[in-house]
Amino acid sequence: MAAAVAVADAEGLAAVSIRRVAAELDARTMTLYSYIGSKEDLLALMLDAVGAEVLVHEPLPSSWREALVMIAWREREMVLRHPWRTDLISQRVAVGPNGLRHVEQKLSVFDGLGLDRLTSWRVLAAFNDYMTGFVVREALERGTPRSEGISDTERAAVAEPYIRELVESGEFPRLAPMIQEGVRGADDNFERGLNWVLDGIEGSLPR
Amino acid sequence: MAAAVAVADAEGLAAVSIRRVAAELDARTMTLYSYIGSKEDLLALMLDAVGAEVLVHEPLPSSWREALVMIAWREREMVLRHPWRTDLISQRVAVGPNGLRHVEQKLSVFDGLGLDRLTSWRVLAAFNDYMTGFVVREALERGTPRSEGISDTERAAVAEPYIRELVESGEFPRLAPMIQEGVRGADDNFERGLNWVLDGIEGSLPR
DNA sequence: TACGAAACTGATACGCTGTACGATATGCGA
DNA sequence: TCGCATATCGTACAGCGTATCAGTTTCGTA
Repeated sequence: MAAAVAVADAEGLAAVSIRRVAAELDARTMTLYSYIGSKEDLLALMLDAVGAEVLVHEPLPSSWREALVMIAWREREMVLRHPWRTDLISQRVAVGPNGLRHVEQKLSVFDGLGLDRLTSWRVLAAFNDYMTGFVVREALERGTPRSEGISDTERAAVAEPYIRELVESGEFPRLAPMIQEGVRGADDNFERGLNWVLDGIEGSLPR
Repeated sequence: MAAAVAVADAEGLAAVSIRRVAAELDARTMTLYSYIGSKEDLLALMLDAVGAEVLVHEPLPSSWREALVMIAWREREMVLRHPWRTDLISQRVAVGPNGLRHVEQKLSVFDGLGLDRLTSWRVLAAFNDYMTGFVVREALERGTPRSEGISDTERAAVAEPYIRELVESGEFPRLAPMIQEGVRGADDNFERGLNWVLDGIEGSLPR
């Protein structure tokens, strides 16, 4: 599992094949199947391993909002360390013990707020959905590590005439300038969006 | 492209192989390569095809909020028609003309609000991120069509002892009852979360 | 109408994937 | 030391994307 995570971190999830991971361990291919039932199992193990990294061990802030912000940053940082995590988000992979602990920890944030179960669930879902969307987009924009050996400058070179055409077509007066100048400050964008979501939630809470 | 979309709709994205799509068209495998450069191209075409479905052709509501809600519903409905869309969200697939038009349409919603470009971009990003997260989760919960022939009842049967163990372990006092009883009303959950996001945004807008 | 070029179709093959199967090697309890 | 469970391994199969090249059909122009 650690070997698989290492490969994924270094070369992306696509590089994680049974043969490759076995080679990394100086074992023959089929040897892995003594320990896992299928590749799906391996992916589930990888997911649970990195899931452990987002668990908060120190006491959470008593404010539900501060606690969620803390968890949010840990989640995002974990995904930045393991960008392949986002490739598995849309896949049905078994949730392991650390995944469950993580959900439970999030739910614990609402203790004492007097929320009914449906509302707790919805708050959690909205929070998770924003997080999912953000980290997926961020991972996409940063690009997978060593993605087909195409460097950023090469990519930009390919994109350039495409962008010029876009600007000159005049069909996208609002979009074109944004693409042209780019948007900086991922950290700020993350916080801004997160705060909008939390503001919205906070406004609907009983006080 | 239409053949590929049909296969994906019916059997999931995994069923879309060059050989399979060719067979669907009564053509030999390599024939497809007269029209597309690679499978990636085919996926980009599929994406742009369904992207056309979310474009709003009638005039958008003048209220930015109502306009975004309208677009949000169209996006979600499109994904429900083509759940494989979520499998491509974390993949670097080329954006086609319809994708660009869609972004431009979203940006047009902010016309006249006097937002600077950075703020417009952030509002759009937050909206998109929530949408992405929601539809990915919803598609996951609904399951891919014909996913390995495992029916819902079978799945529930497999999950049952797992859930019982979860409840009895006592380690997940908050999560366990939620899994046990489930949470209904995807439409309501969608609107609730969307409104939280929009509330948060609205609160920060100049008035 | 004839012809050259372009577009299309097709068979075959290569290297990759996950994994089923069966044979061998290893280590441990009796 | 024996017997057996466990671990390891080689081989093989079906599927994938697609490179190559040869054969065929279609079409624009002279």
